[in-house]
Amino acid sequence: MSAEPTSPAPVPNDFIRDIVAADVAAQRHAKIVTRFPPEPNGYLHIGHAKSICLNFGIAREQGGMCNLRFDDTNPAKEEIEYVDSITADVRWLIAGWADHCLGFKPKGAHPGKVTSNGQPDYYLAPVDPSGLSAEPFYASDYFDQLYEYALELIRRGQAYVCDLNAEDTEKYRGAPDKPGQDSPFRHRSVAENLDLFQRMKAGEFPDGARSLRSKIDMTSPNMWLRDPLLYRIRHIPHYHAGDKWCIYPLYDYAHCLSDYLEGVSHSLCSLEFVPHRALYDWVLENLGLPRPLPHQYEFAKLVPTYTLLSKRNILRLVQEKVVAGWDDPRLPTISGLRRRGIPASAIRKFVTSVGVTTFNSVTDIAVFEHAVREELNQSAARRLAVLRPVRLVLTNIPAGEIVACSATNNPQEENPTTRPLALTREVFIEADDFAEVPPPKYFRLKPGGEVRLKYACIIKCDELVKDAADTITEIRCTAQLDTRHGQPNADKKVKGTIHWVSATQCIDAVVRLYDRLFTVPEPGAAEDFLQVVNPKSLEVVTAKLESSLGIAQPGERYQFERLGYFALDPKDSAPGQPVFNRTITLRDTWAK
RNA sequence: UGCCUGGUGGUGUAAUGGCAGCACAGGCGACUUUGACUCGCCUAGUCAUGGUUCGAAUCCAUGCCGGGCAGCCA
Repeated sequence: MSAEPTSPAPVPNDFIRDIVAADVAAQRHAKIVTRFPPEPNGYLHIGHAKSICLNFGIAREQGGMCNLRFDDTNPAKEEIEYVDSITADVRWLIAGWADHCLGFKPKGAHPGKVTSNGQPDYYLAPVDPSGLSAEPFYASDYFDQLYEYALELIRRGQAYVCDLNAEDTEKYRGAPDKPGQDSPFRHRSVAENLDLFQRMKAGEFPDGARSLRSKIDMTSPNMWLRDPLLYRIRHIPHYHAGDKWCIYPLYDYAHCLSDYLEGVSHSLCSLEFVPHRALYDWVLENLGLPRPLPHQYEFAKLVPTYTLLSKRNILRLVQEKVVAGWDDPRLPTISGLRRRGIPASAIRKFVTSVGVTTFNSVTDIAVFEHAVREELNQSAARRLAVLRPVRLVLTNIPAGEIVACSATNNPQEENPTTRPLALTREVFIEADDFAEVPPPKYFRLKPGGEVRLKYACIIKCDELVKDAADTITEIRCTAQLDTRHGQPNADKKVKGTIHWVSATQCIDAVVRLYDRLFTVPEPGAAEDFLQVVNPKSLEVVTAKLESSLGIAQPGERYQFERLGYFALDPKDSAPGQPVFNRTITLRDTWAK
């Protein structure tokens, strides 16, 4: 290894970063501020990770901030449980990478009244997220300001209270290829609109009886400009705002203003919001706001093969008990991936490698798997474990004798350390590593054949012991102890090297072998995705592990040599009863 | 038969009028006390047709194909 310093990770380049760079060069904003705005109505998944890495990535590259903001304007769907899981997932995903860019606000703070360019204004700046007195941003903390802005829109003649019910509103809206018609309530006076809207807020009307609408253009070819609703009446309490409100703003109205209140410069979202951009700009521009306005830019969602991403579909998998919960290691949720042992760095590497474009793409899950293996190969400590044990007796080693061996912990390290390993008369080897009738080019153990026990010595297969059912119960071999490391015949070559575990110096563990949840690349395209669930997505075995694994801790990653990467399950493991999850197999060109 | 948006190897992505490159996947080989890692080589692409230009993936036109848009969801 050369002594030159490791080159810094290449800064990704994409069309959004180009725009940000141009805005920085033109000094259009005092500071670059992005935001990650989940609705707390479900768990985060790998698709969100793309947005998180883009938003936080831009913030850290530009010395800016990325606010975590809960887009919680629909009290019917949101819960505090999701706030907690999302916050934890975001923190985990950016830990050690962009912690310093995480924008939180002072606990309980609401946008303060300030003066910008000589005009009254509202602003809420991010603070250090590490203190106890900091919390994520909530759109629901802006309900007061949003209400004030709505009154202003009414005063400006740009919004009106509409008495049409949902069904009639839809009829008046027309269709994509058919212009809509003006609501009969479109021309109410400012005074009447003000009065009605205040009474909506006061709770005088039942759910759905009236709404506040923007006054734009019912004949616009863009459906989202046909007087979209700004507020609806919902007599239900809000998990964060309490029972103060019975009118709640809609996304298009609340989002752009939330961005503005926080001083967001670049508001990044997915492609389905392209038609909404005109509305985003309309609200901001028609309010005559004094500070530089945020702008919305859209990019394509991440769609990996062999996975299902929508909250609705994941929820169904949970409810139908196809998986054990939102954090089931087979799920693409952040909490599932974490539990499976995937490092956050691998997720970041993956989403960065797929790029950011406006092309509706499908990403081969193999790209993800490659990123995971690359990270784990670098960092995971190697250990020996046998998943499907077969007893092997080394007839020339006396019972009770221990042949001391030494194993490398991680060959990828510059100065690899070692650990002691005990070779004994009886060991376990992998059932797959012995074949009584070997296929062509089989490198492993066969009758009369030789193979190396990794970190120990070469052995020769002398005889097989079978039971009445003709099943092999024991393989009897001779150990060539002079082929151990440091011994005269250490350099002797054999074609195969297999892993093993001493039968007396080992521990038992439950090992869960996970595989893809679906059998087809695009389960979402199937008539019913439950029909294409992989029946072998989980296999549970009782394995034999080298005894040093007895002190494994959650969060540590191991490579079980020749098998794959494994991590202790943080939920189901108990003292003395470890449960390991297989994060991913090693690449296996022989199996193909 | 409306509007918006997109189309580069199998997949993803770069080239911003000037040598079509990279990654993943696939194939072959070298190395190997992990059939891993690493290394080398190979396969394979600009949706189509015209036009502008010394020169087009890039600009223009037409066509073809895909995605999105009619929640008081986000």
